[in-house]
Amino acid sequence: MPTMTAAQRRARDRDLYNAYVAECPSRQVLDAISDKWVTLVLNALADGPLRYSDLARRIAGVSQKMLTQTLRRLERDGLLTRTITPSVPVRVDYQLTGLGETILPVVTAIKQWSEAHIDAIHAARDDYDHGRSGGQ
Amino acid sequence: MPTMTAAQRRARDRDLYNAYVAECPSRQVLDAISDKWVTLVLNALADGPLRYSDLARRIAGVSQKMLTQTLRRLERDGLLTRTITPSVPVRVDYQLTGLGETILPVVTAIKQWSEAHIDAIHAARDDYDHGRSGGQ
DNA sequence: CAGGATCCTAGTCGATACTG
DNA sequence: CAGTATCGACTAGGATCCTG
Repeated sequence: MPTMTAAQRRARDRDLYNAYVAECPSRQVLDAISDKWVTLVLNALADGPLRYSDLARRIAGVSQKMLTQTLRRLERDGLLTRTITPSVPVRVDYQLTGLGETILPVVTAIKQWSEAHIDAIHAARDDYDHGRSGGQ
Repeated sequence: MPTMTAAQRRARDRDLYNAYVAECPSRQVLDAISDKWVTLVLNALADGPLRYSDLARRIAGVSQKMLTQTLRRLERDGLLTRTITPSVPVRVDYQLTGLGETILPVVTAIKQWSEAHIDAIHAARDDYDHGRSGGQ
């Protein structure tokens, strides 16, 4: 017996919807690569394998928490490998897998679209911001 | 004399870096389309223009706050247009612009890569999760 | 050198209530 | 119908300290 009306209905709809969305491969991948640091790490490793500290230096502003977290996620997704060399000071190398390399074109596609249309976006924003009428 | 050493140095480095990153077109676009609702709105409007309430119904689980926020952002970026018809109950139509339509292939590219490799990712995750040796 | 554990802040998102 | 405004829950992310 439903005390619920619109509110709970929407809540349930949302749950169902989220479940559906969570299944969607595009969403999952989008979640994966949309991360701020993921693309940066991917690009950094595009040139070849790097050590942890090299990555940290290369990406500069990243906290080690985020770097480690990002690397772990990418490793988990099979996009890169983590190789530990138990030398005196431990050495860890990260490198893209074959799968990891196949995603580079996608990132490139995004980059190309971006570079092609970013000015249009900026223009649109500019136009939108100090908007219409007679403002200056 | 500066009390700061490594800490503040890194903070400044990060600021500089963030400023640089903020300039990057790819980053900006990635930020724009990586949003949970953006792709959904984009896809919903791919079929043609829709009214606000239609969008709300179509996307189902979205709160009107998020929907409005997403629509405003996309309008600001020039990806869609907002047309107000001052009828008795106000009517507002949203529709993709030419620019908005050009980004659909990019989303499609992501979707295709996703569908092609999502099983590999799942396998990698599965492999990574109950991980190593012979454990299960 | 590489990273785990903690604490804490700032931005995100949803629910609710109200407006034109 | 199509929003705006506000509040509170949640969480991502950064700083710091500590370990193997």
